[in-house]
Amino acid sequence: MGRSPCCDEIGVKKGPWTQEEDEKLIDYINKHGHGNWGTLSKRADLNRCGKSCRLRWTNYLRPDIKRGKFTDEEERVIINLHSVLGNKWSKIAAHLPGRTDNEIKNFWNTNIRKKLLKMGIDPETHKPRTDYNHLMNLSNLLGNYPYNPLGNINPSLNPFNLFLNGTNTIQTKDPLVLNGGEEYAMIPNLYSQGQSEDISKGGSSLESIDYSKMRNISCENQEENLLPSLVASSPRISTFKQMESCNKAQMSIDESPSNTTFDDWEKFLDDESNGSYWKELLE
DNA sequence: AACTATCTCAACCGCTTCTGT
DNA sequence: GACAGAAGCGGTTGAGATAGT
Repeated sequence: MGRSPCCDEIGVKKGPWTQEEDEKLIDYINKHGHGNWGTLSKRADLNRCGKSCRLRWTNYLRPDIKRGKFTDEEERVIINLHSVLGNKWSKIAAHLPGRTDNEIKNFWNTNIRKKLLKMGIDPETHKPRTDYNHLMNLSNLLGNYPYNPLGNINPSLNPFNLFLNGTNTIQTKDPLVLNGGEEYAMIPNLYSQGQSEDISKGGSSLESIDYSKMRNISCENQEENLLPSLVASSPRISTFKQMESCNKAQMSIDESPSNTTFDDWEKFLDDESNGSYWKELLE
């Protein structure tokens, strides 16, 4: 099957919608419903292809669309759902009332994806990136001398050490959330609008994140609701403040190299039964 | 103030899937 | 089952906004 022929029609208007066109479309749908999008454009006196009308309605004009910034909660849900569903934006959107697949996709590509990359997490697999080029880049971003990534830098700040030396601590400028006693998502809540700083800007003291303090998903919780311990149960702002009040002290490095959250997380993602459980639940 | 770089997001493109005949 | 058209979806683009120099 190819494209819908309507989009190839000569003389059909493209580009941004005018207020007048919006009003025509809203008015028509309110009176008659959308029905067939191809015929709608003609009946509503819109010189647009049906696809364009459908997109304009579903992504912008629909009355139930929620506009404005994504909340922290929505951000967490998107990350968690993406870890299970991948780039199935429409399926992710189905779990976020009022948000469109296009909006979520844009938010992911312009915001979340960058944050994950900055954290050394592959946004496609949600696993730590370990490829050499990435670590070189990360190392350079931290202000390291490009030709000696393991040398001219405080060893505790070197991303190579994170993955190669078996430490549980990730060094970053992002003020992440880590505090015993609170429940954390399977994916660490590394992100907070307006709170993170660009890692490349450098600084006198880097925050240290101890992934071993984070909590993994538990089987009991899975049965309780749709998105059980995937989502943090308490606001992260307070945690951030707590961290600040602790004078940004470095958390201790767990000496056990075999018990990182990344390990557990990877294990979780690799686990066939877990994957199929979530896919079945969400799809 | 002027210019450039970067970011955001609405809209488009083209492919796949669904549905009716 | 085969086919055609419509709908849905995900990737990409580009104009406008904003930030930085």
